[in-house]
Amino acid sequence: MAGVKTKGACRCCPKEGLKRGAWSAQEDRILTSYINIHGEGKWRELPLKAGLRRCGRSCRLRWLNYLRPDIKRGNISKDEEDLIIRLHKLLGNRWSLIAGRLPGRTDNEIKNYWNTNLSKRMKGITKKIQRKKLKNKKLKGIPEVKVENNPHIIQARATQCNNIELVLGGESWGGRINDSSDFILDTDLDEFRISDFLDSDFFQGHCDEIQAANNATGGDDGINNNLSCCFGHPSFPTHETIEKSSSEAMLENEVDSDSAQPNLTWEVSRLCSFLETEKPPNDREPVPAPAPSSIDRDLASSIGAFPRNGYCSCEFLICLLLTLLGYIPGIIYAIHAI
DNA sequence: AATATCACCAACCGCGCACTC
DNA sequence: CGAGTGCGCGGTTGGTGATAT
Repeated sequence: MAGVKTKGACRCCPKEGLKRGAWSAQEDRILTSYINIHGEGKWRELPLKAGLRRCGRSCRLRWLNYLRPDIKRGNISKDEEDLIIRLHKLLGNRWSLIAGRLPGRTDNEIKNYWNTNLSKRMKGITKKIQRKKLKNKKLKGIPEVKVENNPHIIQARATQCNNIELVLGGESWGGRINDSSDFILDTDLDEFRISDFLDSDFFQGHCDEIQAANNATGGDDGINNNLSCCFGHPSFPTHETIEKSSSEAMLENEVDSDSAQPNLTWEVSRLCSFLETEKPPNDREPVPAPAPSSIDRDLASSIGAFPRNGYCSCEFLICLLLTLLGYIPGIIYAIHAI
């Protein structure tokens, strides 16, 4: 591989005469010993100081992907593979985020593993499912709706901690998402059911918390009101409504109830784009949300839509989830990266 | 045995973000 | 506020070894 590439040097290293291609054992030794003494960083000046005829970025890449002492060598285990598949469903091609959850594995390694092994396998599975769904929809004459064409959802990719405005029934709710990914990760996205969510430990745990708080204070301290207000609000469906619409939609949309997803015009995995995200792309700035009126603010406050103890309220997350899934006619109005 | 094709993966490169001046 | 710089991310390239013809 050495000396084969002929394109121009990269932006950071304009100098001619830099070595390219595969690293020799001696170069590895020089780089490792230099970093062991001086630490990582300042990659641009590293080659000069270490005496390597390499681009700084090449040194960085070699260290991060190969020479670091905490790199895990060997084949990807079955558990790791499962995790990669689940994380990829949630995060897409965000390899560094995926690698962050696999200790000792690099983004490059996971990306290569995905491209050479998993993508083909997953493509096969996806095609099979798509063929089945398309067949069912054609049978029922249901038009395909793509999320990209859904005017009610303004998609944005934001950082892990976001403020979100959710418009339901003409009222604006705000909320902050803090690392909800663990909850999402515990959900099998292919088999997601809203009833599963309502029965989930996440949801039940929150209800238990409210109950415990209620018991501890000997009655209604306002927390209980948050939940009852949320479910009692005209914009919010009751548990029964959700179950009913879910069942009806299953009957309406799908022949086979095993793969039924009522009004699910896009995949639940998209939810993760909102929760584990990056800044919105430059070409699509987030739409500024109107400042909530004082009445809206009171409502939002009473339902716990604004941050409570640093986490979004369960009610807010449910509303967001249900809106994304199309169970309730809300609009994800804007997502503001902090 | 020779050649073609495929699979793997280290390395490269362009782009964009964050930070500093 | 804009330019310059450093760095990280993700897509792509191409060398190498394995396998098929």
